[in-house]
Amino acid sequence: MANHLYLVDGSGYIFRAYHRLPPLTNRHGQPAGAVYGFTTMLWKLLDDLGRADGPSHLAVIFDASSKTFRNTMYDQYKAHRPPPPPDLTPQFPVIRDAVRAFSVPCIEEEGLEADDIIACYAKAALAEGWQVTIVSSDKDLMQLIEPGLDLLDTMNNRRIGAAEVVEKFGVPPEQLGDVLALMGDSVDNVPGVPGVGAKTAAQLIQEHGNLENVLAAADGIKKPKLRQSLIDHADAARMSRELVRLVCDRPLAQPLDQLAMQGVPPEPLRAFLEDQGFRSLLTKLGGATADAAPPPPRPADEPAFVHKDYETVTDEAALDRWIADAFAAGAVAVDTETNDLDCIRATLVGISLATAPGKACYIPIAHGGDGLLAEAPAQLSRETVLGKLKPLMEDPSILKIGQNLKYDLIMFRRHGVDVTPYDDTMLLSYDLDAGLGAHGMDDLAKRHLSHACIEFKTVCGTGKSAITFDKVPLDKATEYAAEDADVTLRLWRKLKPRLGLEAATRVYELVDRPLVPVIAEMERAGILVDRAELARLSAEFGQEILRLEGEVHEIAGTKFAIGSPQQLGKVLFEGMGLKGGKKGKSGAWSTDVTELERLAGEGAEIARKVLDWRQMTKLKSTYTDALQQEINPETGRVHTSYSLAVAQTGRLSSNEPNLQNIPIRTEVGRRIRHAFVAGPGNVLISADYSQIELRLAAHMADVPQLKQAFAEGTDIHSLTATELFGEVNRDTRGRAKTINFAILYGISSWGLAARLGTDRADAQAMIDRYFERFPGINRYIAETIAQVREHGFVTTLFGRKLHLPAIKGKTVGERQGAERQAINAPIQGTSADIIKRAMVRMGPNLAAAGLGDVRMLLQVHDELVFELPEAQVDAATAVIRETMERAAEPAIRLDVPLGVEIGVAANWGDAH
DNA sequence: TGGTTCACG
DNA sequence: GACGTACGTGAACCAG
Repeated sequence: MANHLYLVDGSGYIFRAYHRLPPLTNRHGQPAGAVYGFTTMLWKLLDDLGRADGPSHLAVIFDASSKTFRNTMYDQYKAHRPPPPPDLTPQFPVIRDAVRAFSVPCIEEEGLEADDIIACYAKAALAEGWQVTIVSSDKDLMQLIEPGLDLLDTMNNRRIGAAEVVEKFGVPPEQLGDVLALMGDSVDNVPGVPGVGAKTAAQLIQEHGNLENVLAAADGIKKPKLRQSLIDHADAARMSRELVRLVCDRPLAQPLDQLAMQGVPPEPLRAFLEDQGFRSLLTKLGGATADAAPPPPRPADEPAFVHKDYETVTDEAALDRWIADAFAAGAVAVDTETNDLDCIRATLVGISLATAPGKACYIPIAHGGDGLLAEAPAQLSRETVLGKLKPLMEDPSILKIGQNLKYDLIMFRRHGVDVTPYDDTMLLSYDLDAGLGAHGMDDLAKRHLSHACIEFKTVCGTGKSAITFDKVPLDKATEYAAEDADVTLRLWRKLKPRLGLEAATRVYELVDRPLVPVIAEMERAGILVDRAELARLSAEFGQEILRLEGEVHEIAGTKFAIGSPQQLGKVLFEGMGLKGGKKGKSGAWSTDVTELERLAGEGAEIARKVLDWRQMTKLKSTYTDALQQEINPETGRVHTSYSLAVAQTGRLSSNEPNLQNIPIRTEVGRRIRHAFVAGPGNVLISADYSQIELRLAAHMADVPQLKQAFAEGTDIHSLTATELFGEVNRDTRGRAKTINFAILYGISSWGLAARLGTDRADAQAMIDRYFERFPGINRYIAETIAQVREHGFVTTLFGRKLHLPAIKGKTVGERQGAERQAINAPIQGTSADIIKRAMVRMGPNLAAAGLGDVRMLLQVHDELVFELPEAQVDAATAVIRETMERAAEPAIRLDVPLGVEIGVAANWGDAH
């Protein structure tokens, strides 16, 4: 096998590691985010040792100093580069230590840039007939690409060869230097030719072959501006050509042979990791103390899925054997089967375990006959099974692995079993791959194991003929249930090792994983709803709907289904001849609020009545009727279910019923909130973050005026109105508010115009003015879009990732949509991270204050709702406020305070 | 099942 | 100069 030399552009990588990780500190309190990022990157590369295209030789190259021969050539070279951030500088020497800790050569040379050193080693290796891979995405280094040499961009694991260069720059690598010379580089202050960008440069070089030919042919160029620029700046272009040319003929400081890799000895790596306190990496190294579980081995030849191997456990000896297996393995995948998706109402039917790939069992507990012919099969009792499993589930040295473990946690908790410690494959996937697909078990099995799980419906059927799981015969039940545990275990082995390498550990360990039992308890608690009050509202709304229906039919002169947008459109725009606006995809008239509001404004009485009718039917069917159905007969309360891995940005979502969209904006709707009440002797506390997303935008985009306004507590929309319009009144403040929100969502002049009711030019002028007054916002947007284009994902302040593959989509619309998501996701996602951190700390903080009776019931994105004995209101309010206001600390120090508004009342409506 | 509408942050 | 037109959700209802 030919030698394969990997040359890592250390300097380039330091900056990427620095920018993609939050400002972590090591156990000495020194900044270490870049060190950590760098270490994980190197680890990942070394993991590929021994693979066919993995490294046989490897070195990391750094810049020695900022002065090189290029400064002698041109004193302005890199002159405008800002100094590195102050918390990065002290990490430079530590990163060199990290490289040495891996027993990997670390090369730098006075007077040469890392790029030049890389070029020298690359050429020397190619001359020996070696393969070369340069780990970097620096465009200057792309000049070196030739057969046998490629670039590797580890951020997206993309290899860059000649084809990719042609795709990106329009010319092959050997002509890239000429293109770069014409373009110039504002970051390095390479002048280039003014007015010539990537497109023009590529075109010129394609046409004339090289820079000298372009300059020679300048006189004959048609476009007058371009011609003159080329003539005027010919010398600058020639100098730029020399600046971008890489030096590749210097003698090597270390002969190539010395770069050979022979694996990584555990020392001194362990000492380094321990010194830095990188616990997850220590765990990976093996034999560490941080985690209970052994590090998952690299999946080698895992057995294929063979269902007949799964065991049905129906006697105590077999169960004991499986439990012993789990103790020996140190980690066990667990899945519970029930007769209902609602885990508050459900009965436990069976439990499956997996201790190794392909090695899984199903323990039936409550399988009955089919209700007709078959008798209940012989099986262990629930008490026996749970009694034997409890020590395993609660053993601190055995890791329990689940897929959507929240469900199983609630099932076990209801039977007096606490599951700990645990991992959740759904959350692992969510924190690694958000934006790349769904995180359900079937999705994950397809994506990672190329395996199609047995579908639930093939076991239990669908629709009216569906049966519950306790009616499924044991052989079929075992195949299905044991497979779930098997798949879960295999997924964990794939996903868990990626956590540290892809910088997802912090979000997973500090935010999402510890949140699971917190949410489980909230769901179990539920909230009390006044059924009689809802029934009264239903009756009242029903009357109102009938009245409005009659009036609408009368005005229209015909009876029709008001709820059918199609019929309504025909009646309004064809029957009554009103002026219709837009049509939807299906060619039907649009009858949405904006259209009906427009008609009402033009004096169409029927439009107002249809709007009222819509509001009433919405409130009745979605809320007052439906909520009564959702009251659990056992507890008398409503138990929503929170999805932890659905929202792209890191938010929770609530379903069955959705308690995150209970009306509040209109007075009628608000009455529904009054039906959410505290139990006897208790009150509800509602605590919500005030303007959290705007505060985060002020911090992340670094806008001095906004930060000051939040610090001083001045009204933020008035401040914006002053900046934009020079005066504050109801009109300007309202417009400023709209613009402030538009910014958070990724603005377009068209959209803003539609919302402000002005024309596009007017809206554009306002946007320009906003950017002029708050240049930080403009910069944030530009940097965010650049980041997502380069790396394919964006991150929150806490490092949560959202992948946006649509940024490379086919249509402009698709790409712009991804840009807007990219602008919004870091802000919305950071807000989600913050409230999740508050929720994780809330229980311990309340308990420490002796407030164990305070129960957290609901989360509505920026609001938490609690129920507590009235006597504890003052003490609880203080703890809740403190916990929420300090939730970002110590990981992130925000430049703005987080404001929390708190209300107390007997019902949710009045607690605001 | 997809489209439309509308409740929330 | 064309593109499509504010971010993130869940639920009800209609129509095919």
